[in-house]
Amino acid sequence: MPELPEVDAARVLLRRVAAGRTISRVWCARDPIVFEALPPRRFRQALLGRRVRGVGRHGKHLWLELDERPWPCFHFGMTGGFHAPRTQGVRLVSSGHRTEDAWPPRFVKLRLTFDDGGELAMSDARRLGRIRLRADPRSESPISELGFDALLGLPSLARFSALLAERSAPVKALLLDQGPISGLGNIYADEALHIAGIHPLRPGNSLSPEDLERLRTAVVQVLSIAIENGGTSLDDLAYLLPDGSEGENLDQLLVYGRADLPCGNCGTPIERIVIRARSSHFCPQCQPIAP
DNA sequence: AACGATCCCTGTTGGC
DNA sequence: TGCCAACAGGGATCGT
Repeated sequence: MPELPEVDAARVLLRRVAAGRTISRVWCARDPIVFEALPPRRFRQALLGRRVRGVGRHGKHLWLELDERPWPCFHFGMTGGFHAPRTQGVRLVSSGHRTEDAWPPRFVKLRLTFDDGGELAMSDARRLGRIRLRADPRSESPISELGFDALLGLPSLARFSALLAERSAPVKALLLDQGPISGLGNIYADEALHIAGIHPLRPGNSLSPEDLERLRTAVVQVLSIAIENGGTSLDDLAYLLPDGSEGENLDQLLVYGRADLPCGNCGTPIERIVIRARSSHFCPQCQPIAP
C-alpha cells in the first residue's frame, strides 16, 4: 500500500526527473474515474509547455508545482505509483510489476515527457488513485481537509494528544483517518501501535499521556525508518529505490502480515482482527487491551 | 459531529 | 488446468 514513505519515494523520483524541466509532451488515459471526469484536453493544456518548479507532498498526496496554475495533483489509492524508464538510471514501480521492465508500464494513466528527454508515467491497476488539477493544492479539497503530516508536520505532544484523546473510536481507526494526522496507512498504523504497545481496539479517549507519547514517537520512528529503507515491498506492491533496488522495509515489519507467527518480542502468536473493514495485526501480549 | 457500515475498483490468489 | 469467489485497502458516502 502506498503510504507516506512510498509517496515520499515518488516525490524524490519526480524531483529528480522533472524539477527544473519543461513538459514537452502529455499523454492521458481515457479514465474518467482516475481523472474525476476531467477532460483530457483540459489536463493536457494545463501541463503542456509548463516548467516544473518543484514537487509538493502532504500525507499521501503529491503534486507538481508549475510555473503557472493550476497544478497536477496525484493520489495513489491502493495501487498507483510513478515509473521512470530504467534507461535514466532511476525507477520507481508500484502495482505489482516490479519484475517487468515494460515501457510504458501496464495500467498507465499518464505519461509526461520533458525537454531533456526524461519521462515519467503514472500507473494504477485498480483505479482507486486520482489525478486532479488544483490552483492551490494545499488550500483546496481534498488536501485542505487533511490533518498534520505524519512525518514533517507532526504537532506538539499536547496537540497530538488532544487530537486522539477526544475521540472514542478505536485508536487504529483514528490513525487511518487522515483528518487528524495524515500519511499513515494500514501497514504503518499497525507497526506504530505495536512499537507503542497499544492495542488497536483501544478507544482514543482511553489512552494515557504515556500511551500518547509513546505512540507519537512510534509514528515518527516507523515512518523515518521506512523512508530510509526506501519504502515497503509487498507481494503485489514494490517500491524501488532510485538505484532500482527494491524497498527493503518489508523485512522490518513486526506485525503486519504476520498473523499466527511469533511476536519478535515475546513469541506470542500475532493476532489478526478486522477494524473498519481493515485487517489489524497485533501482539496480544505486548499490546494488551486493558492497561 | 462522530462513528460504523457499505461501496467502489480489479489484479491476484487459493480452493476445488 | 481452468474456473471463480474471496481478498486486498484508501477513501467517499450514507445512515444512525
